[in-house]
Amino acid sequence: MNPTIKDVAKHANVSIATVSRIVNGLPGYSEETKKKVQRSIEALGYQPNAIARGLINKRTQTIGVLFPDVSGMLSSEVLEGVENAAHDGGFSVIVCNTTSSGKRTVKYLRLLQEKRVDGIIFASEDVKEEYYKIFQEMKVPVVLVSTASPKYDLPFVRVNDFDGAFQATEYLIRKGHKEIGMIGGSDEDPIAGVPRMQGFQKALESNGLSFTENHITKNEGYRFQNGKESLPSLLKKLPGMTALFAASDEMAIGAMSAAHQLGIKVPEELSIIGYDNLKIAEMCYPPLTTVSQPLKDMGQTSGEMLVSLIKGEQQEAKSRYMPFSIVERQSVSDFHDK
Amino acid sequence: MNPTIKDVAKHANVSIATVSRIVNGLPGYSEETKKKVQRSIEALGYQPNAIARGLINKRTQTIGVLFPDVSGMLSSEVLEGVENAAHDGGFSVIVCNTTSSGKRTVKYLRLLQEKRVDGIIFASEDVKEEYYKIFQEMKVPVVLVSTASPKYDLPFVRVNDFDGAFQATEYLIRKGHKEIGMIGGSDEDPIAGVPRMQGFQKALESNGLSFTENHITKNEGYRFQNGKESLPSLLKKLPGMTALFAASDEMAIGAMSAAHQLGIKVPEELSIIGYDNLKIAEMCYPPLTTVSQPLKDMGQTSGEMLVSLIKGEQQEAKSRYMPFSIVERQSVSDFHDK
DNA sequence: ATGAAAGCGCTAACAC
DNA sequence: GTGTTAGCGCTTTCAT
Repeated sequence: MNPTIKDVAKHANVSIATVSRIVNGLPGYSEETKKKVQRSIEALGYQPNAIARGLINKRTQTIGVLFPDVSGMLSSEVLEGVENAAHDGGFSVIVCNTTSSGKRTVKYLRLLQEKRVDGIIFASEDVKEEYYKIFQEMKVPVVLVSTASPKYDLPFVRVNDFDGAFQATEYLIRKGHKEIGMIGGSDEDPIAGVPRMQGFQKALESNGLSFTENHITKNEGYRFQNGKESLPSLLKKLPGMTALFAASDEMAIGAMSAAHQLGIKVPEELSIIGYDNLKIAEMCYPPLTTVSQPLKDMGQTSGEMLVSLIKGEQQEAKSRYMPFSIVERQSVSDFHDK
Repeated sequence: MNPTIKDVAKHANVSIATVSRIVNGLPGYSEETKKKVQRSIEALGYQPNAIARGLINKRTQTIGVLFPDVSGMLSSEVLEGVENAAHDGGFSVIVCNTTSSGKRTVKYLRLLQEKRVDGIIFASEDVKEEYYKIFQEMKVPVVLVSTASPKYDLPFVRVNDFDGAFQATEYLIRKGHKEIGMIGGSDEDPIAGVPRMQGFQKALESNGLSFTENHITKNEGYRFQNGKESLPSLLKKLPGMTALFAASDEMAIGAMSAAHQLGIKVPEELSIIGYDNLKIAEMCYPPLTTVSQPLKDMGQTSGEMLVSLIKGEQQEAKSRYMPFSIVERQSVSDFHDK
């Protein structure tokens, strides 16, 4: 067994109360006893038991983070930021991989409830009523990252997707492109799906370009395969297309891959702009021009927000729209030159 | 406050012991009281407190996982497997991002000790004496994944790197290449550095090919940039090179990127084989031929091993070498054709 | 400055 | 079949 506070007390010939005070830096003892106790702690290799502490303090110093896909490149970067902020604030983080399954999400939420985590970060998914009920039951702060909830009043940290998509599209327009297509998400997805498609449409219309159903190929997911499969169909619907906006970097790179196979040169014959700025964006060929979301920062910010909410430094956190920017690499060409 | 077992007992007019029995599925009560208690649990929305449980059982049902770089693509995939196995076994996982810093690692280890985790998974790094001492103090099972320890007797789950490198190199040789270079790691790295370089050297020598210092460019890291910067220097040392083996996929893709910039066609003029089989391997262009490590599986296996060690289903876990394979994509050409 | 003692919410003997 | 009780390791009054 590990030594307990009792053992230390005995070894130092003081009461456990005194040891507790010293360990926790509370006032109420002489310098001398402090020295003595510290020597005992050292000698026995005493480590306070966080479980016992948690039981009494009602604070576990741990938070839970839920991702639809922990191994996704987007999640990993966000996680890094969250973990960093949590650690700096004195918290540990329990990761939960929901695989976008409602059942699993609920299971995890219950688990986190039993484990008495002090707060929750919920990433990249829509907050269902079921989840929200549990949040309320748990009575712990929750912050959303890379998502938001129209229905429930929950603080979020994200990028304005409508604006991001709008600007990505305008960037293409400024480069002289007139026939622009989009590889988009789903109409069912209120987070990354709808707003990005709306931003795209609005940018076209605002610039006097026509927009039709044929300008977008929709997808259930945002993965490489989705992008790869979307290019041919988009090309069929929009034969004159000289540039495209993909709702995610993975999709953009999928489209790039399809283009290579079809013998279409990027960016000479087809310009592509992505969304996310994942690490792969600069690794692919040609390096991908894309809308950069500050993923790690978003994780960090949401982590800090949660920590400060837990510590009670603020009652209501104000949501944060994080700045995005367009990172110019080499997948978009200037159509004016042609 | 959340309702406690006491509240349930009162509400159901039974003792807390009875509630405890029912909640834990132990024998000793009539069907009738069970129904009654379950209704009370339902009515109050009672959730057992895992902290109180942990204090008494000396089991927290959580494990700690340490990664040098959580957001790395390798780590993320391993993490997914670990999390999955842990969850299936009834455990939660606390992630720790050590950033390869000894100080941070020790800090995390101490934290995990205070939190009384039931076991530890240590990934992709060398086990320093300092760490090992803490492992022993903690008296919890530890399993290594994607690494191993020559000095200490710790079970591991990994791929035989020497063999992987050997076969990757022989693959190139079978394709008719005779001037083969390598972008390697560091001599200081006993895990991924040395064995992969030795495997490379051995393959060359076993096949009657000469090996010199000039055949390898060494690196401190295994990242995209390292690979990108290594290609020019390797090319200078080995001008006739027609193929190269990179000690990681990131490096391979970095080399590919450099090749594109230098106007060297892959695989027509230069064949490249990587190591890892990350998700990006099939996303880049041309898709990367590489040595596939079953990353998610390795995580899963190490997680299962740890769980079974914790549950005491086995005393000493036997380490596992996981099978690897060469995934043929399009970055290697047959030199016989030329 | 220091100690005794009452819990935190639960499990596990041990009684009845 | 059910209840009583003694802790698990700690923090925190309240005395002294």
